[in-house]
Amino acid sequence: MGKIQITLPDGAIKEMPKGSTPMEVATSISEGLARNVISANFNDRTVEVTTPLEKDGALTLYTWNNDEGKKAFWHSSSHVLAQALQELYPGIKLTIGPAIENGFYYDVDFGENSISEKDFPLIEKKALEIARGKHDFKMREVSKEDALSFYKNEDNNYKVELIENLEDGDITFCDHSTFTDLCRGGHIPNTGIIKAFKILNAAGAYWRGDENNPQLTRVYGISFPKQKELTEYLELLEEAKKRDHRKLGKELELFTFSQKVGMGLPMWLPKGAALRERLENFLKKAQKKAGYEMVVTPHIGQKELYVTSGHYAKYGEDSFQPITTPREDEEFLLKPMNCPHHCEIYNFQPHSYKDLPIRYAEFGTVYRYEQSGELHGLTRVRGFTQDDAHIFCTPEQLDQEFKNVIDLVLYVFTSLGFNNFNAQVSVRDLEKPEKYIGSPENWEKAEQAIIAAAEDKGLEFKIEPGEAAFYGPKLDFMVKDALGRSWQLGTIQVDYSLPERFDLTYKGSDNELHRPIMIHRAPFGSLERFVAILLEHTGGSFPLWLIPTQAIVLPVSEKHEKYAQKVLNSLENHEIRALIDNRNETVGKKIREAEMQKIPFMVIVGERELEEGSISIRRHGGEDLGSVSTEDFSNLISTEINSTLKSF
RNA sequence: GCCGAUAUAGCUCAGCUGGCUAGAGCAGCUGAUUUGUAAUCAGCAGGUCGUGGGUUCGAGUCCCUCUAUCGGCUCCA
Repeated sequence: MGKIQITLPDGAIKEMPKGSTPMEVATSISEGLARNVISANFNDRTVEVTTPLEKDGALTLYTWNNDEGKKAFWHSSSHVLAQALQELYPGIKLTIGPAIENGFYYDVDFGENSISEKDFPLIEKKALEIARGKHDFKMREVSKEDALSFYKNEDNNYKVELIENLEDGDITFCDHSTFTDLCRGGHIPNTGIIKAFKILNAAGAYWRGDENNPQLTRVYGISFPKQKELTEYLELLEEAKKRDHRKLGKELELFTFSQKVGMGLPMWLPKGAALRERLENFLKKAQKKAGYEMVVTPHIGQKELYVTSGHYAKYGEDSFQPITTPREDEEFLLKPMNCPHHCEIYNFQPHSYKDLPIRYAEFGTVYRYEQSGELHGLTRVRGFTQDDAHIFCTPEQLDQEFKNVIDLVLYVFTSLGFNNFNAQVSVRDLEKPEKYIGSPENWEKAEQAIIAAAEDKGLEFKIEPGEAAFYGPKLDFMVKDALGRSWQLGTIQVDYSLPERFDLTYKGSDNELHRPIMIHRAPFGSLERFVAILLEHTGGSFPLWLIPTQAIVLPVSEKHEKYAQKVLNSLENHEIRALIDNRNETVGKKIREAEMQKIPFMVIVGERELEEGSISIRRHGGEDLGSVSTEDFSNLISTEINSTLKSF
């Protein structure tokens, strides 16, 4: 029996008999580890803990506390789910069942049947029953021929399709209990580790993500090694729902929708409109320093404008349809973006290279006919305002301009406390060139320019093929909402196409005409989506500089109302956004309501304050700041604002 | 657009298997109370049960249509 050298993550080398399993390696380290190890990685390949190791290599052992361990746990759970479904609904066709960030799903063709929430408890019961059987997961190699005949025998065209795209010799099945599934591997040792099992929801999903394919039922589930962890997870979900921007937007009276006005068309209430204005002013100030100039353009444009830009050919039929006029041959479109208008502003006069870069900014409201099922609160709407700007520059200026924009976006994000964003370079899908306009050479140049600038700035980013805009690649700043869904906020895009389509030029030092490059950028992305995500991140406790009401004056009784009014005036003179609550209610109640409205400071005035000419401050959350003068309070507020809101 | 679910007062929700004038809390209004750090008390008012149709002696409840919303999928200029 030979020996093999196993290198562990800490660099330690273990000598094991050839054919030892990861589980045996774990046992040799400690029994505790052996009890907890549920998956392993050997030489960069996920292996079963029961896979014999035949050669030297690097081994990483995973437990429930690693992401990889969870992945194996949930992937294995999806096998159990599949078995439960197959036993409960004979004749269904299984397709794929991967682990996801939180849990797993299985896509199933239920044929004529469908399942709904009412069926979940039964499925859960069945799955747990299977889990308790402590069935081992066993991988085995299968020839392509056998694999195909297995699924043809089951009349499962989906698995057959999957197998047909696999190489013979690279096909494995996984068995547990009486259940067999086509599977690449990465399982926990046995089903018994799964102690808690919950079906979260069922939804339609197209086979292979293509809407021309049949629609399957995607059953989402989650599982845990302890019941307590499931309970905690469900509580976490409940907590997250409390931070839903749609709920908070209503409670804090920021925005609303109306069936009469139309779906996906938000309306900003006074408090929301004021908050929006503060966001706009904040960005305007930074943009002014960065050399932008504001422009204003109309909400509609002639159809011809969008034919030129390429929008009409690309999205005409799926958009809001043209607006007609008494003149027969006249058609206007609601603007889906601001760039065509800004291009025409650029064309207002001839430009010299000495004029560039030119930076036109506009809070431009655009309208896009999003599919009805896609609308989502303020994060996905049909009418929204982009904090848009277009930079027209020379090829030599592109790199610096792009980096300046990255700085601006990062400034916006840090000012508002978004520290955990993901940067992504969204490039074209090389297999679907028909989705994009512009020459491949220009695309290549633009993609390289973005990657180079992002690298130079030391940004950590992922490259996402297929996520580009139709006219150019983008650097996107993604932020997650309360439920962990990722949304694009800030975006920076390099565009060689529109300058050509609009025949934008500048006279170079060589006295020849040249083509400028365009950078599209929006640090917020859109005010609607930005406010939505900000709401979910802060739970409505916005930064002091942004929040609608900074302080509320609470007179203890009617006797103190006059003084309270004086205090209010004084606060307003110090430019503090304050309200007064002089209802005939107890202080306790007023405090409770101010707390629920998330007002940062409660200014309590009663007999004591009246005599001293002072005010008492309670902070949101309960902290008592004691008795101070209005001036001290005002200073406290400005100090706090200045500490979070640096200038650009 | 597709799959599944939901829709009762301004808000949050009851209303079981169809059966008298559809209930509660909060908010609102009126009155009493004059309050010291998360809900003072009492009274009043408020609903064509999302829309349109159907089944039935009888529909908030069952069936269908449409609309909107929610969770996904697809899409996302």
